[in-house]
Amino acid sequence: MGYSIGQVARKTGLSTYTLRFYEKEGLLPNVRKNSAGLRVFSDADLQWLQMIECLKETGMPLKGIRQYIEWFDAGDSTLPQRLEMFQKQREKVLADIAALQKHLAKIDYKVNLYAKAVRCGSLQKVLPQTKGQDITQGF
Amino acid sequence: MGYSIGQVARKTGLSTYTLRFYEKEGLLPNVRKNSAGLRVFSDADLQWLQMIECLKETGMPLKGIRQYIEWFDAGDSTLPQRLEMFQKQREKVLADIAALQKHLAKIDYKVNLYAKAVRCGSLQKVLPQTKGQDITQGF
DNA sequence: TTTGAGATTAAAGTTAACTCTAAGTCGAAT
DNA sequence: ATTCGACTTAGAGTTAACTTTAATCTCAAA
Repeated sequence: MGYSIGQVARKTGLSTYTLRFYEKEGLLPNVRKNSAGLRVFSDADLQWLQMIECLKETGMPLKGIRQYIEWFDAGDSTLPQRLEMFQKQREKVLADIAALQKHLAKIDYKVNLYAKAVRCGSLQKVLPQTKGQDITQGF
Repeated sequence: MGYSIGQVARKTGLSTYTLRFYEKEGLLPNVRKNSAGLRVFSDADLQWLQMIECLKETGMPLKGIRQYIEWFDAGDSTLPQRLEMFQKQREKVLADIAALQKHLAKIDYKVNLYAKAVRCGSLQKVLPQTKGQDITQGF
């Protein structure tokens, strides 16, 4: 129950640079140091890192994550703010998933188009044709 | 069939700065200019912008998008590269959606936890307790 | 015909999130 | 005793993707 910065880097996939940077930015406020001044990460620090990863990968900027940590440190008086933050993040993730699914449909279409085009050696030949003006995306 | 940069900005939500920047970066190679040197965007340019948006919002860097456009300009000899690009992007989007869904579960948990905590005015009181050591994330 | 919104360019500035460098410290192993 | 790898700090450098500035030009409307 006590990890060096290098061990945490290996565990999390973050670089030691990044871990120090996060601490400097207020994302890991309570990392202990031993008598020699070396950081000693606790299991609680690792759990914070997991939460940080979750928020970061769902698009929250480091500033927002830092705000959450400040609210946490401020105690129960900031429970409503934290609830609202997670509710908003939830809405954002739902919207992002929906957007990705829309984009996926477009990409799927292109995969099929190009698969056909590769088979017959020409993109033009596999583009759907319209009678009047050509509304087709030629790419 | 011919739009000013301001009209395109309003249509797409991109700024005129961004549109000029994209052109400079090779993302819009064939934008016409009128006799006075003003850009005149075509419907084809707008369609390219839609494709750019799709690739950008699924996490492709501008360099990658530019590569696609260069392959397009090079003609049918690059069909396999373009197919591979879309296949990889498809895999990436699928992975990103899966990751977001995992993160969403964690965020949903927090929303519920904080909803309870707000109701009873304390986070500690609503944290699930374990018998031996406490493995609970206290935040 | 003048005025004002909107266009042009090249180049500099901004922001987020790292990423690295330099100069030094510490503890274990040769 | 010294060498090695991992650590420390402050601060500088990097990258992507814009964003703004400055000085000038175009064009439609009053």
